[in-house]
Amino acid sequence: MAAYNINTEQKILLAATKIFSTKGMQGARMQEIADEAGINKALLHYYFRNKETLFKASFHILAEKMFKNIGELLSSDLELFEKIERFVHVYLALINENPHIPMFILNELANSKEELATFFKKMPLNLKPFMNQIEKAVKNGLIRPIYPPELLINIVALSVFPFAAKPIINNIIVKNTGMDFEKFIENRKKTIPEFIINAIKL
Amino acid sequence: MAAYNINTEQKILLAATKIFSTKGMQGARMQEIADEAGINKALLHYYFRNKETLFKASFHILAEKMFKNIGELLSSDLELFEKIERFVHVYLALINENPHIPMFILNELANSKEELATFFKKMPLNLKPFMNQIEKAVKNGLIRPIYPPELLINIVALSVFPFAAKPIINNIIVKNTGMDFEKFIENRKKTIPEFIINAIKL
DNA sequence: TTTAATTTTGACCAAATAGTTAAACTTTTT
DNA sequence: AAAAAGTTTAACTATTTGGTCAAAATTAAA
Repeated sequence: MAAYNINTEQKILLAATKIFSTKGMQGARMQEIADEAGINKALLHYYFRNKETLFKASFHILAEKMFKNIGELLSSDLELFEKIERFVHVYLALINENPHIPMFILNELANSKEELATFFKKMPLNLKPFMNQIEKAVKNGLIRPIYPPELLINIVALSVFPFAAKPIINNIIVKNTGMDFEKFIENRKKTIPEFIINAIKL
Repeated sequence: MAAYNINTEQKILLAATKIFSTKGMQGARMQEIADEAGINKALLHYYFRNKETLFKASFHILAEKMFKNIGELLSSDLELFEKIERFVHVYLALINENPHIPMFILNELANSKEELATFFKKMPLNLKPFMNQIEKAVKNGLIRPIYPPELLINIVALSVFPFAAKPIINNIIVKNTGMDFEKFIENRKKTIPEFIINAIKL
């Protein structure tokens, strides 16, 4: 018996993540995924029973790409301000490589209550250490009082939102200056941490 | 001849905006919109030639809802810090009433280059006065140096992102405290302006 | 009241698209 | 080399779904 052809499966998943992340579950076409993978459509159903199965596999791959390592960095024993700098830098670089993934995840998560449950159970993203670090920094008088989850959400919001709103932002920054989006994001690796640290430091 | 039945058209648009804003162009079904409006599917095509026409009408209604009045507030002669406070307050209340619209707009905008052009031409959203106000505040030593579009983007990011990421945020804040989303947003009407003003004030 | 125009509907059509099948091809096992 | 197992394909099917049509119902005009 032949070894299960892992190469074809990888080709399919690569194609599927690409198509799903740009067009979403509803917008994606099985035929387009097959074409992208350079195979027959029937082969898609040979490896993945149906569209939903393929979608879920793709979703998990993409979600993992976005949340993997993040937990480790946030749980590290770096000093708070440096951790924020590092986090923004790493996160912006990561999203820059995969600019469609955040919107895709937010989007699909908004339409599937069950998916969410399994998703978070499988994702080993422990935020407690970071929350504790923030709480401690408040108590030690290092930063202003802030609800720890809110600080994390602000950090992520400032990092992710520009990619979600890229068409609008492009319009605004091109209209107001000659800067392009790439340059804008590159700048933000510095300006976001500055903005945040100024906002919280005493 | 009978007067053009404006009531039915309104029923259709109300149903269409509801379905489109929650499911997107691809996910929405003409039949579902017809059901929501309590009419026959053929009547949809009697009032709106096809799905695209109905979608564009819905998109414009929703986009207008989000961008109307915003320009006026940003162009008013309010003092900068108070303007930020007001803007966040008004914007959070607005999105809270229509929590699906921002994601919907960002989403559809990301998939239609042409739509964007017509959209911004029709939308009378002049940001120049607000940009000038920020630039002036920097020159007068009221706030730290900041690229004006970036400040606006930060304000919007902090306001909009939590709604886009509601499923994740709900999970985080419920896990870390007993707070619910409504309460979280209510708090943010205060904490976002504080955060921003602390970030920029000298 | 009769006629004409407009609005609404049920039934139908055509295109798109997810999914199936049987056969051909390839690789592994004996 | 032959048989068996696994992989890939072309052609086909079933279903979903946007869109049409002719007739019925309703409203306005004569």
